[in-house]
Formats: sequence, C-alpha cells, structure tokens
Amino acid sequence: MRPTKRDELVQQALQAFYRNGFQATGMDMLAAETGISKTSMYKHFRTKEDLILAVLRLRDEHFRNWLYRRMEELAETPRQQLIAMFDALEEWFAEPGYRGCMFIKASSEYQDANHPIHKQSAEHKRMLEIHITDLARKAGLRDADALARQLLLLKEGAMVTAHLGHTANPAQDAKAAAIQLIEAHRQ
Amino acid sequence: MRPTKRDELVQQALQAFYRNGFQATGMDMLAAETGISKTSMYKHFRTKEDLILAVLRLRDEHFRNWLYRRMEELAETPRQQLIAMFDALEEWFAEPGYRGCMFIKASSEYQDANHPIHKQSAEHKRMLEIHITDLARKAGLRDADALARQLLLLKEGAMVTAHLGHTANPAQDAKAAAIQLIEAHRQ
DNA sequence: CTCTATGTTTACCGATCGGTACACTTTGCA
DNA sequence: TGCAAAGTGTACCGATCGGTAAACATAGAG
Repeated sequence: MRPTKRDELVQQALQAFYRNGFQATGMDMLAAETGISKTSMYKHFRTKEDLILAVLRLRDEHFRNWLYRRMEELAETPRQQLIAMFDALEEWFAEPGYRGCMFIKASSEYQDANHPIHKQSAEHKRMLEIHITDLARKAGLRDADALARQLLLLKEGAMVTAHLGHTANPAQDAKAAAIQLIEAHRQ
Repeated sequence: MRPTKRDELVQQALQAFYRNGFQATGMDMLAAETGISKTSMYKHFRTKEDLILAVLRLRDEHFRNWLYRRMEELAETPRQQLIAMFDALEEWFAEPGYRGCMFIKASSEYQDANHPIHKQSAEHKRMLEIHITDLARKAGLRDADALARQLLLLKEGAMVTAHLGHTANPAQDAKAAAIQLIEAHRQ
C-alpha cells in the first residue's frame, strides 16, 4: 500500500473539481493541471466516475473530520458545540476559495437518485445527520432526531446561500435560528 | 412580437435542462428533443448561455408566481402564509419529476460569482427574500428582515435535502422549525 | 542483475461539443 | 399575387470529450 502518486492525484483532482465543477473539468485538463499523465490516471481509476467517487470519499473524510474537530475546539458542552457548528461554517464561508458544498454540487450534476455519485453524496449527508443527532441526544435535548434534522436544514441552507451570496452572513443568521430552536427543545 | 415557437423552445429547454442539467444537455440533444432545428434555435439565441438565461427568467417567473399564489391559497393571514410556504414546498417535493432547485443547480454548474448565469440565480433568491421579508413585516413580526432570512435558510435547506433524499420529509421538518422561529418573533 | 510495478510520452479512437453555411420550404400580410 | 420573415434539413467546422495502444523510462526488491 504505497501512498504518494495515487493520493496526490485524488487530492489535486479534488481541488480542480471543486473549483471548476465535475462535468466541466475534463480528463485532459486534469492531466495538464496535476502534471500526471492521462495513462497513469487510467491505471489508477478505470473511469472518470471512479475518480470522482474517490474524490468524494476523500472530501467526506476531510470535511467531517474538520467540522467535528472545529466544533469541539470552539465549545465544550454538546449543546454549545451544536451552536458552534455555525461559527465553524462561518470560518469556512470566509475562505477565499469557498464555492459551496461539494456534495450538493455533485448531486446537482449527477441528478439520478440511483447514480453512484448521487448516492455517495446522500451518504455523506446521512453520516452528518447521525453525528449531529448523537450530539443533540448527548445534550439532553427533547426530540433529538427532529432537532438535528432542523439544524441540518439550516446548515444546508447556509451553505447554499453563502455561495449564492445575496446575503451578508448566512452562517450567523443560521446560528441565531439554531439557538432559538435548541432553546425550544430544552426539557 | 409573435409568441409561439421561441417560447415553446424556452419552455421545452427548461424541461430538458431541469431533467438533465445544463452542461450535460447539448444543443444537438435539445434540438432532437424539442423537434426544433438547431439553426432555428441559433436564430433566436446567439449562444447556449443566452438560451439558459432565458430559461432561468421563465423559471423565475413561474416559480415565484406559483409559490406566492399557493401560499395565498393555503392560508389567509401573512403569518399563516409564511408557514404555508413549507406546505407548498412539500407539494412540490412530492411531484414525480422533482430534482431540486434549478437556480442552485445553475449556480453549481456556473460557479464564478461574476458569471451571468450565477448572477441571475442570485437575483432570483434576492427577489424571494424581498417578498418574504415584506410578508414578515405585514405579519407584524419583530425583526422581519432577520426572520425572513432564517425562513429562507430553512427553505433552501429543505429543497436541497429533498433532492438528496436521505430524510423522510424535510418540508415538514422545516415547517416545524419555522413555526418556532415565527413564534419567537412575535411582539 | 534482472524482474516487476509504476510511471512516462505520444499518438490515436469515435463521439460529441457549441456554433455556422447554405439552400430550401412554409406562412402571414400587404 | 408576391414578398419577406421565420423555419427547415443537411452537412460541416475545429475543439474537446472519455478512454486506449504501444513503446519506453525509472526504481526498489529478490
């Protein structure tokens, strides 16, 4: 299990796909941008779709790790961490290269619900839901499942709105809403 | 100003783009699907981008008209209409061909904030924001601007989540959250 | 020292991309 | 009746699409 080249390809492909979109990024462009020959790319991945799936797996791992860690760094109790999720998002939105959620993009370009790329994007969201539900439960909040789903709606909305950019600070809008929803779920 | 053919093209192109995505729908496929010759299409629209912009204009008009009217049909007072927005969304999500928000898709495929397609998508969201803010104000709710932004975050989140489909009924989750947020903004 | 895995370059495949040229047909109106 | 607008089919353009063939370079391990 050597790391290096293959992982390097996936990592650089992630950047390119995130910046340019999936369909708009051709394999030739990818080869030119990464400096890795097309032949080598197709030794590692049988199709472009396989490469995209690998990219999404990496993104899922990175994003969830980053978000969960950042939430823990920003707050101590589970309840405060739920709220801190939106501060973490705000940091992300403020990054220069922010272009929205990669999984929303992926499911926008591969719309069929049975398409592997679409299914994997949905799986990412499901993983997030499990974690946030668990956190809401640990916080001792009433109806943790429903609350988690509501908070995640705010998160999705904030990510989309931050990309569409017609609003100043969607993360803080979401945070204010989240605080009220959490308050309403105290028991 | 003859209607017919040009409008027919835009309407059918809307269906095709919504079903298949923008980049994935070629002009040849469009010609085959609509029965309108490529030559005619390029007589009406100088580029594919121009056609997409026309499609988005039509979609904006249709969607906003539909949503506003449905909200009024479903509820009487402005405050109830704000809540009814999510019942209207639920109806939309339940339609067989539902594939998420066309403007989110468009901004996902044309990511550059300065791209005309991206800008027009943002404009659609801004129009919605104005209307919902106005409604929140008519409902006599405190901090109508902030509340409207929060409700719209729920709406965006619900549309995305309904498309990703990892959750049973995002519209009703959003509605429950909206009710609590509105309640918190009574004065 | 050789074998094998991993990588490379270059050229190519058929299909499709957005867009155009050109000659022809239909149709509403004066 | 005749003319112009609007629409048609067909064939084409160079570029790019995802993917492949073949011959060659490099390097670590037995």
